[in-house]
Amino acid sequence: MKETIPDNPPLGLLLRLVHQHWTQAVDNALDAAGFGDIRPPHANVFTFTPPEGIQVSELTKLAHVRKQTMTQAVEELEKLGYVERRPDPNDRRGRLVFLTERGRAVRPIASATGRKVDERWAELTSPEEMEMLRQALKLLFEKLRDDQPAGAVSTSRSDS
Amino acid sequence: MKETIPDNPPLGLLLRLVHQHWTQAVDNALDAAGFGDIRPPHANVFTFTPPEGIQVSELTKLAHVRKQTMTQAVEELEKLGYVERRPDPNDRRGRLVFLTERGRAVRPIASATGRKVDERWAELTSPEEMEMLRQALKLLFEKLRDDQPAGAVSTSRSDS
DNA sequence: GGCAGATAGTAAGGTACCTGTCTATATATC
DNA sequence: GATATATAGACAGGTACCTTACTATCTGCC
Repeated sequence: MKETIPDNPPLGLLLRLVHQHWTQAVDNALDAAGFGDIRPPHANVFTFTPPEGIQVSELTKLAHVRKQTMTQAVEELEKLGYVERRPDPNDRRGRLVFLTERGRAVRPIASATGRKVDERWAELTSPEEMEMLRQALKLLFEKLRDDQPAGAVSTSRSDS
Repeated sequence: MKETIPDNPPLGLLLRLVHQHWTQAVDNALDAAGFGDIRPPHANVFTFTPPEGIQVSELTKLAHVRKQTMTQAVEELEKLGYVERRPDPNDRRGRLVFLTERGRAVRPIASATGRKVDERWAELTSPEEMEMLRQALKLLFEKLRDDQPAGAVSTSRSDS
């Protein structure tokens, strides 16, 4: 028996379930591409690290996660040999993240996983449907961002 | 400067950000109602526990979380005095969760927080927009549920 | 030149999910 | 009635986010 959801489910529930599917799909895509050691949070690093290097702080802004989260992803990728960090010549507080040769080889695959999932989902529904969904979410996010007292994002999850 | 998102952001990013807003809003609503000790995952328990009691396993199906997650929520609410557990007279493996008197008093507020957030979001955009979003997510979820080899939900998160 | 406030990164700690494994009980089948 | 399988719950452990607090350095202003 399939798991059912109520006729008028709370949005939080739907957002959580669909998001879980997304991350699972990204993870599967990475595994299928032969990169079992790259986990979803790492993908952002590949996606956003330019040839000239980038600070972790910049990466956090692009990926919309906190410093701690991004720092950990970078550290793990450093251990795995995909990136390296060097002092930022222009800012002695900072360090720049670079892709290693190995990292550059992986980059196209890692940064494409998201697009792959997008495409798969568009097949399941329709490109128009997905575009509508994306636009609706984007609009809502922008309204929320302008509405709330900004900042203050908790860690809690629920749906009721 | 407002946090910006790319023109064509990965869906995973949008899903995560909007979901974060949702849970934050639920948390705020509970605090505002004077129930700072009730955290978002608890709301499901209030929403789904009927007068005749219910097993944790049933709650997990309704809320779509794993046993461990729901068990923890129930244990916390038990410590706080909102619910109690008694042996299930019809199944010696199980225990039934009941709302205490205190729990029954809170129930309407706790289970309404989700609806409150829905309404607020409908004000920010429009009721039609929110309904469209809900339907799009629901449709997508159903397609995904029927598509995938079912089960296998990982814990990873990412957006690229 | 000196100082206030912003920013890069680190450290320590918490939450809401997830997984797999195990025991006891229930249920369905032969 | 015995046996295989499914289910309820407990236990141990992991992940991806989050928070606040701290140091070092940079930047803008007097």
